[in-house]
Amino acid sequence: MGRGKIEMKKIENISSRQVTFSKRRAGLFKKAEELSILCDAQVGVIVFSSTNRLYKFASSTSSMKQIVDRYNSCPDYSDTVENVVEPEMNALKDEVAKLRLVTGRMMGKKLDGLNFSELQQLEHQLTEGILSIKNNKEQVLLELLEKSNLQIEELGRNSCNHYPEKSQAARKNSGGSSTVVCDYNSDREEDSDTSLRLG
Amino acid sequence: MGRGKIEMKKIENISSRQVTFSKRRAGLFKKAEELSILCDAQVGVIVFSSTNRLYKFASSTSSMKQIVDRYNSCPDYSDTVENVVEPEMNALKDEVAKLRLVTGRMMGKKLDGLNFSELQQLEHQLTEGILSIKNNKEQVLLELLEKSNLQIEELGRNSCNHYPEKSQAARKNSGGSSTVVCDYNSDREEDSDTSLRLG
DNA sequence: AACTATTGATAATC
DNA sequence: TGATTATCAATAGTT
Repeated sequence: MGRGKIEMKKIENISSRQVTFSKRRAGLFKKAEELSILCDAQVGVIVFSSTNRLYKFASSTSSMKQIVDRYNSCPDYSDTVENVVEPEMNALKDEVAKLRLVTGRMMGKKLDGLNFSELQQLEHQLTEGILSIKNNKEQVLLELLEKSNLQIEELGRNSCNHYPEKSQAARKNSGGSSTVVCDYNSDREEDSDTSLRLG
Repeated sequence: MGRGKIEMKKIENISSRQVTFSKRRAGLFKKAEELSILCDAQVGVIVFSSTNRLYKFASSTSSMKQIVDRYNSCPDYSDTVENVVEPEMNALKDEVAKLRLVTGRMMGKKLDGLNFSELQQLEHQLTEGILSIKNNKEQVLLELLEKSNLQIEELGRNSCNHYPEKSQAARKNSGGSSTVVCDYNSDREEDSDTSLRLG
């Protein structure tokens, strides 16, 4: 309301901020008084300016001290832990919903409403993901192969050993190693799925 | 601002008062938030409805507790004794001015601006006052006369008395009695003047 | 709760 | 500052 509408953000020009502060403070106090009169309410307004000056309004029948005392004597559930935490909760819920949508899409669901470009982008993203996963698998396999080869080399040296218990244990480890590779592969597939799910 | 303007007094219809309370409370809180954002101010609003329910607003960066604490830690000169007494002072000053005008008029001054009817009324009032005063004077005189006559009667009986000291004392009182009448008269004139001055 | 005809608040200007 | 005025925003009454 004025010659033009203004953005709802801090007014950077100091003098015009001060002018607006004076006007709007007066307006706020007037509205507070009207509310108290029309609706028989007890109203208190406390304002600290950006220059740390105090301005206050208390509806005519009471002093600010009385209002603050009454406020303090009131159980104010809105400052309670649950309520302080609520915005955080809501933010988390929003994020969960968003992530569910993203993961759903990455699993080929909830694709309605996406245009060609968006689908192309999603496909590209997944393709890149798969490529990266394959590279990782390759890298891991190479490392496992190297370890296996080292073990084999060691076993080869140990075949001259005269302690069978130890060689048996080494053999068992070696055998386990190939199992690990299989397990690893299946694990990675699951991880791949997981990474697809969580994006 | 609405379909028509409304009187600035308590809305008697309960349901429309509640509706207005909700609307205006929301409006007040919005204004408070805008002030805090635009002017970088810390704003707190406390509202107790006529049904004793608490509603409050605190600008986003602070809780009401913080604002109230800051308010309490501020020297608030406007709740000081002088300021609480000020309205009373002003009311008294106003009354003094009004009474000075009235008494001045009753003493025949400050009559400018009074129309014929008002002057007539003033004159009538004063005439009635004088009449009442004269009646009172008459009544008092009658009572004094009666007392004097009783004293004279007593003195007549005491003229046979053989104790000169007592008779002397009685004579002195009797002589004083006539003086009292004179004193009384002058006192009453002063009272009459006073009653004219104070209306 | 919505909807508007109005009034009221105020941003820009002087 | 303070006053003015063109606009926008709040809201009183209505549905």
